[in-house]
Amino acid sequence: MSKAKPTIYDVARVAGVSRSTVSRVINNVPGASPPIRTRVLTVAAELGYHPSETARALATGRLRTIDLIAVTYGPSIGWLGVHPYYSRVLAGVMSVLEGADTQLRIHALGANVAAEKIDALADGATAGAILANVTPELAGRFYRRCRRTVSLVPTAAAVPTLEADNIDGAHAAVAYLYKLGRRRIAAIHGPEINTCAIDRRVGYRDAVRQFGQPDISADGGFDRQGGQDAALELLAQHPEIDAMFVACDLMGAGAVQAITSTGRRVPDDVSIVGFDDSIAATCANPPLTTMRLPVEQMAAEAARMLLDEPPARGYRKRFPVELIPRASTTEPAA
Amino acid sequence: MSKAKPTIYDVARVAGVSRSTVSRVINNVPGASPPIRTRVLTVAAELGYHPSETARALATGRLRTIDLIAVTYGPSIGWLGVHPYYSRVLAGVMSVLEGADTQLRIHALGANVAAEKIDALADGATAGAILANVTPELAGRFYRRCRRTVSLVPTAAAVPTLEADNIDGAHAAVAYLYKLGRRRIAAIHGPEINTCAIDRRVGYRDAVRQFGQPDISADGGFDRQGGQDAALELLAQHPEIDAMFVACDLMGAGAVQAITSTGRRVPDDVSIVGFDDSIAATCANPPLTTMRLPVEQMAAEAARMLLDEPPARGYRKRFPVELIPRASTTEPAA
DNA sequence: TTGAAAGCGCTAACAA
DNA sequence: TTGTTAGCGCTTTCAA
Repeated sequence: MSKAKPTIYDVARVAGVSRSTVSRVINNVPGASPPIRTRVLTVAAELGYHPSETARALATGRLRTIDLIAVTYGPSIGWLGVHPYYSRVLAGVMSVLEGADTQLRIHALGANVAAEKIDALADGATAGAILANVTPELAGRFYRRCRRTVSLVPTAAAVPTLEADNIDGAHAAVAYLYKLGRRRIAAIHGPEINTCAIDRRVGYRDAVRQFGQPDISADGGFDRQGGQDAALELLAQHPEIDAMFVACDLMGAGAVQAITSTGRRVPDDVSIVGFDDSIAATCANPPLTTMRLPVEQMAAEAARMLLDEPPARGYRKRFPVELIPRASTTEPAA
Repeated sequence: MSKAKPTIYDVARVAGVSRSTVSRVINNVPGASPPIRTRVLTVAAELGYHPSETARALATGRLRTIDLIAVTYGPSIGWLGVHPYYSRVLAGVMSVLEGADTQLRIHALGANVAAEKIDALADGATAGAILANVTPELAGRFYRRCRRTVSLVPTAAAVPTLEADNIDGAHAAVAYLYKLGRRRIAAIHGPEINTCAIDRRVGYRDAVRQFGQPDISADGGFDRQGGQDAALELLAQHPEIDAMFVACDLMGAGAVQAITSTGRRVPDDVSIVGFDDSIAATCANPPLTTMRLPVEQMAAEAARMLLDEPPARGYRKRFPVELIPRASTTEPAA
C-alpha cells in the first residue's frame, strides 16, 4: 500500500490520459469527452484523490481564503471566547462560505502586537479580509496594503464599511423608554476606543438632550462585570433613575443583576434597553429588550462582497437597528 | 510603481544575490555571511517583501494549518453563533497559535452534508484537525484518513481524545445539591446525539440512584428555549421539585427564567446547578452555580499536541470538572 | 559561503 | 478533444 497521497499525475497515469485532461475533468471545464470524464472520475475516486489546495493556489495565483481579523483590546484574547459578538460574525461569514470553495482563517491580535502584525496580514490576504473590530488607524493602515477589505465597524474614511446605525439605534432606545413614561434615563457606555460605543454614546446624548432630560452616564467597558459595577454606582448616586440604556447586552445582563440585587424590580422600578440582541439578552432574567444588530447579515454580506467584487474605496452601507421588546421594559400603554 | 507583490526573485535581483541566498536569509538558516544577510534583509524590507505562504507550503510539503471542525446538529449553522462553547474552543486554540506560524481554519458542517464533506477535510488537513463536536461515527471515519486528529468530546475508541469528566461532573453536581439538603432533584438533559450530554445523563442517574431519590428527567436540547420549556414542564408535573441539575448553562439560564416566572424563588424554592461555566451562567439572574468545563485549556492542549507530536491512537486524557458556586444555590451550611 | 538547478502539484496557454 | 510545455514562488540538494 502506497503511503503518499495520490497526485494528479497518479490519476493521469492510471487512467491513461494526460494531466491536463485530469485537470479539466476535476475542475469541470469543457474539453473532455464524457467517456474519458467518467473514467478519470472513477480512477480518482478509487485512488482517493483530492487536489492539493496549495498547488492549485500557487498555479492560479488566487488562494480562496477570507481572513477574519479581530483585535482584542483588554488583557488577552480571552475576550474572543467571551463576547458573543465574534460568534455571530463567524456564523454569518460561514453561512456564505458553505458551498463556496473558500476557507476562513481567523486572526485574533492582542492590542499590543496588532500594529506589527497587521502589515503581514494585509500582504498575505487573498480573497480579502473582514475587520471585525479594528481601530480606524489600524484599519486605514491595513487598507493601504490590501484593497479587498471590509470593516464591520465605523472606521477610517477610505475603508469600505458595513456599519450598523448605532447612533440612530441608541436614540431609538432612549426614545422608546421616554415613550414608556420614563424620565430619568441613565446610560452605561462602552470603551472610548470602540467606534460603535462612541456612536451609541452620541445617540444617547442627543436623545436625552432632545427630551430635555439629564445626561446620567457611566462607563461599563463592554463586559458583564463592568455593566454590573456601573449600574450599582449609578443607582447609588442617582437613586431616582427609572430607566437605563445599556450599550451592549453583556453589560445589560450585569445591570439587571445589579438592579434586582438592590431590591428594585425590572421593569417596574427600572426599565432597561440593551444593545446587540446577543445571547446575553435572552439569558438575562428578565430577558432584555434590546436594539438588534444584524451582525450575521452584515458579516455574510461582507463575505459575499469579498467573494465577488472588492468594494470601492470609501464604500459605506448602513444597516438599520431594530427594537426587540422583551420583559425588561414595560409594555407600552395600548 | 510596480503593482505586483515582490517575489523572492525581485529581492535577489535587487540585492545582487541568488534566490537561494535570499531563502536562507529569510528562513534564518546557516549559510549566509552577516554582510549579505543584512543587505538582503534591508532590500526585503524596502521592497515590502513577504514570502508567499502558498509557494512555501508547496515547496516544503507542509502547510501549517490547523482545522477546527464542528458539526452543527439542528436546523442551521446558526448554532455556531449562539452556543458559547465554540467561542471558548476558538479562544483556546488561538491562544496557542499566537506566535506559532500556524493558521486556523474553521469548518462548520451542517449535519446533512457532514458525511460527504468529512473525507475531503481529512485529506486536506495538514498540521492536524480538532474535532469540536463530531459524532463518534464521523470522527472514526475522519481518523481513518487523518491521524493528526484530536476530539474534544468522548468519541470512537481509536480517535485521540481530550475529554472532560462529564460523568463525574454531573454526579458531583447532584451530590452538591443533595448535601445542601435538596431531595427532589430534577434534571434537564441535552440531545442524545451528543456524547457529552449522554455522559452527564449517566452521572445524574447514578447519583440520584445512589442517594435513593427519584429520577425526574426532561430533555432540553442544549439551548435556552429548550431549557425554559423543559423546566416549566417539570414544575407543572412535579411541583415538589426543590432542585434542578441542568446539563448546560444555556438551558440553565432558561430554567431560571421558567422558575421565577412561576413565582418560585431561586435558590430558596428551587436551587439550580448548570454545566459548562459559559457566559450564560454569569448572565443568568441569579447567576448560575455550575460545573466548570476547562474548554479553553482543552482546546489549547489539543492545538499544542497537533503542533508537536500527533497523538497516539486511542490516546485519552481526562480533564476534571470543577464546581463554581454562585447564587443559584444556597450557601452550604457552614 | 554562494549559486545553479530540480522540483512541490497544479493550471493554462498553445499545438496537435 | 487531447497532450505538451511552461510556469506559479519557494525550498533544497548538489556543485563550485
